[in-house]
Amino acid sequence: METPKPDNTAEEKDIDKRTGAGAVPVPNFIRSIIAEDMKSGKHDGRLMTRFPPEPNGYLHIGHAKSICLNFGLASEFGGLCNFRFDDTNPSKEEVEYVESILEDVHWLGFDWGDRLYYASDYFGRLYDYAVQLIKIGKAYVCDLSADEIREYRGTLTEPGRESPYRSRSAKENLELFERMRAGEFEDGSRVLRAKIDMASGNINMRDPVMYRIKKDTHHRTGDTWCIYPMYDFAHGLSDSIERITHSICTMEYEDHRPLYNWFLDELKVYHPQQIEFARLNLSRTVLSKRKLLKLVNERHVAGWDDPRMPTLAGMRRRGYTPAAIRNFCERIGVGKKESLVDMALLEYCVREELNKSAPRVMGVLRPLKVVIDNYPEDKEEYIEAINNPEDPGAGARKVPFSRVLYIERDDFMEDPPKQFFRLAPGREVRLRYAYFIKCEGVVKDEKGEVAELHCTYDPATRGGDAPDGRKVKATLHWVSAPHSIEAEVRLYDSLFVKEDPDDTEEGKDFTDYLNPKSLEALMSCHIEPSLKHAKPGDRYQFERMGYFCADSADSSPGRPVFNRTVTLKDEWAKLQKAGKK
RNA sequence: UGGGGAGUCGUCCAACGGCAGGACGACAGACUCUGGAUCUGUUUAUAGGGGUUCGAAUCCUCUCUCCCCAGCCA
Repeated sequence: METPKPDNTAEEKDIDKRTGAGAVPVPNFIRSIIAEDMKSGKHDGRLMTRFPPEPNGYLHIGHAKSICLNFGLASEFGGLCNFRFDDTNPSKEEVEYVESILEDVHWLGFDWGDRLYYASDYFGRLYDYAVQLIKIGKAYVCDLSADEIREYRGTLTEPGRESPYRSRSAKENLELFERMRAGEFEDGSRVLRAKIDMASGNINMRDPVMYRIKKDTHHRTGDTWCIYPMYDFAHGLSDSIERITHSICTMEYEDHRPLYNWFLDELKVYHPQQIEFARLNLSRTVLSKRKLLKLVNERHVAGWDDPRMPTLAGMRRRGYTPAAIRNFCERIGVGKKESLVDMALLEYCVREELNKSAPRVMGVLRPLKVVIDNYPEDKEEYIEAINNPEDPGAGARKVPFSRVLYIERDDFMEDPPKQFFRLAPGREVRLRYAYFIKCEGVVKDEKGEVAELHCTYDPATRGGDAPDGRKVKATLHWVSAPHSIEAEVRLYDSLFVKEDPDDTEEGKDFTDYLNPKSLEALMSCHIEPSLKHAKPGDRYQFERMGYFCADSADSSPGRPVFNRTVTLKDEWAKLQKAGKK
């Protein structure tokens, strides 16, 4: 006999497998572009992508889409994907974020080899590029204040005005820029701007800021620099330095592409192609670092890795597997239109995988005591139970049975409606793998609540089949009361009650749509004794209840804590819900 | 009212001038020692108007709707 082996090997065995079992690559426009470029030999048959997160928050499922795209496409076409931190703003970035991001991408199953880069590694070269632009008259130091720059920029419908500092000589600009770098000026007193077109319909082209003064300590370069490049200047050149072929980013950067191209063209350097796709939106959650940070800071959740969070850290703790997430990212496809993907698809993906891999186990979440009156008081026996009917290799285990059991409260109704198949007075059901039992009596407490059930069992049905061929309509999970161990089980529901919490009504904030019932902690569940050895991160199916994962933070050997990853599909719950309407 | 982008089943994605297809969801049935899984079936879509064409989701044109952009954020 084998004890059920938890599904804790997903992390290792999944590495380098791009998609989960059954995943078929879906055609998308980026894949087509790359396929054509590879065929035409556009970059000498080379493919180089990059994943460029800013270390100012934790990665979420939306980032997973980008990670899967960049790393996935690279491996699919025999190319490489660089890992690059876009760390050009010291006031927002922290090493804590760097570390979590590295861990999350690795956990998702991708490998960047020795190609871990930082935009801050390029600060020296970026400075030289800026000097070059000054020399050819394409950049200037501007003394306008932030407010003045905004004012000079014009509006969406009116052109901007040229800065009075726009015509400084290259010599003067060079000298001023050097002094900016030397720390001679206060934060915000001067910036370096590209000299493009203040009348452009594209506001990004109205002499955008390239460098600003920030006397902040950078998480990697410390106090070496007091001027920092802006995204538009740093990003394209970092791509160029790394000889990226396809720079894949989200739609909001589409307006920035002319500027991306401008810097590269003016400097006459290697020119990657920027391609934009629509970011992921998921129903009943939010996917913006700003909003997630707010949930954390305002204690609406317990932290970045709260199992209700759509962060990779939260989903990992919740019990999601890397393959399920990758499979999800493949199934949602890639397009350019804004969309809201139904959470049901994510749940489908994780059930699909866990159904095949998670060992089955019995756990009673809301216990109801059952006494088998005709079962000897001092007797105990061990009954064989299959570990995973979907996986013959998973073997079987022995589960203790005795006179006093717990079953799920929801599996008994004193006065059941017609559609209810489970236990009721006078009715016979099967205890999974064990015996048929029949309810003979109901004991109530002083409040009139059902406190315990008295049943009889049929010894001839041991194992779960009746020799006389009689049938029962339901099979219940159970645990032996004296043998079971107590556990805490945390049931999660969606974080928000609104399909799209970003779609806020007048005067409301997305936090107004938080689901007050997103977490329900059940403190005295009874689970079968084989779970005594469950380790943090181990995943199981509690039969008939759902998939559960031993919590990595709060579980201890004496007191296991399980997180419900996702429920099983539940016909009965659906009927009940329909009946209430 | 400036610039950019997008409109295909309830949802997401295909179809790139030639039978609008898949997945999820929903609904119905089969099977079942998990009301799970599995299997089968059903359902519903080209934003609108003109045009080109033997033939248009696809090309042209006008209109409508939605999203993004006025950080010294990325």
